[in-house]
Amino acid sequence: MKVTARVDYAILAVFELAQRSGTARVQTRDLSNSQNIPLRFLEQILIQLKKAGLLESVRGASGGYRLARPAREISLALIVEAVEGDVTLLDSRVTSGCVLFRVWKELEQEFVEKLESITIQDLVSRKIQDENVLVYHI
Amino acid sequence: MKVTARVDYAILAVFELAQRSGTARVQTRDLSNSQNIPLRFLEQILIQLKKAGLLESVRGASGGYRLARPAREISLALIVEAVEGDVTLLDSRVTSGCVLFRVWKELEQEFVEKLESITIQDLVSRKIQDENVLVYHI
DNA sequence: GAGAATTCCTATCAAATTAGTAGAGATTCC
DNA sequence: GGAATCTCTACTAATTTGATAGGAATTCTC
Repeated sequence: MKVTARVDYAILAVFELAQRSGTARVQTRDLSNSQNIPLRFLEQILIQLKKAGLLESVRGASGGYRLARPAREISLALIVEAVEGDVTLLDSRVTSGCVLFRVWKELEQEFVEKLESITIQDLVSRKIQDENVLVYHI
Repeated sequence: MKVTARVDYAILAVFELAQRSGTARVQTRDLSNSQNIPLRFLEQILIQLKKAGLLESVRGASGGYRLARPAREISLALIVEAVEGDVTLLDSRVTSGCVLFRVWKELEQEFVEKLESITIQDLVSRKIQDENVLVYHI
């Protein structure tokens, strides 16, 4: 029941793009450096995010990525789905008739709803708030 | 982010023991048959549950396992901890200073609280309720 | 006390998943 | 045309998971 590296990296990449949403396009290499993500691994992840409609890209010299929609419309759930297919706790050992099956399904549902409620904009806002708290303390 | 077979099996085994809490002791082989769990794998899991203080056992001929406490005092969280060490979403890629770290920690906390709130007795009650619903419909 | 049945301990193994790498093609800009 | 970048496909290495195996320790029964 661990969060995979893919998911972490995907969220960090989108988060980084959101923070730079003013600027034009950000290149994979740049994202890789900023968030310490292995370059060739990140490439794959960005493609998945693009296919899911969360990012848009331009190829070629001075190409790169940017958000395909406002950060407030990108939930953690969408990112997880983009890179893992779907959010699920179950692995089909317990059958649907079983009491335990329904319990896992309910927990899964709550977890998904929580992931849907948190957006990349939320993360950005929290970071800004953190920095302000620091400043005030100086 | 999947529930492992170990966790599923552990819960099913404790659930089965709770359903038979009237009878004296249940043997591994019996549990294995009832819940369709590989025998030698189940052996290990039962030992873990015992070490966590959830089960008690007697060795030797006509030995076996039973609950070490009432089913209502055995939460899913305790079972997961017993067989997986601890309930955690994080895998230490994101550092504690990071915004994402705190978000995962919060989600984890909510998930753990949910697991703590569901007991084996709840599962047994739900099963009984299911069966009654069926009876009334006949 | 012998023997059978059972839990318990330690090691090993195979399959699956995850994390990461690599080569080369397609596209765009200059 | 050439450099830079995204994109596609394949592969590899490490880790985790799901088991299996042998035998020691304990307890009951006769």
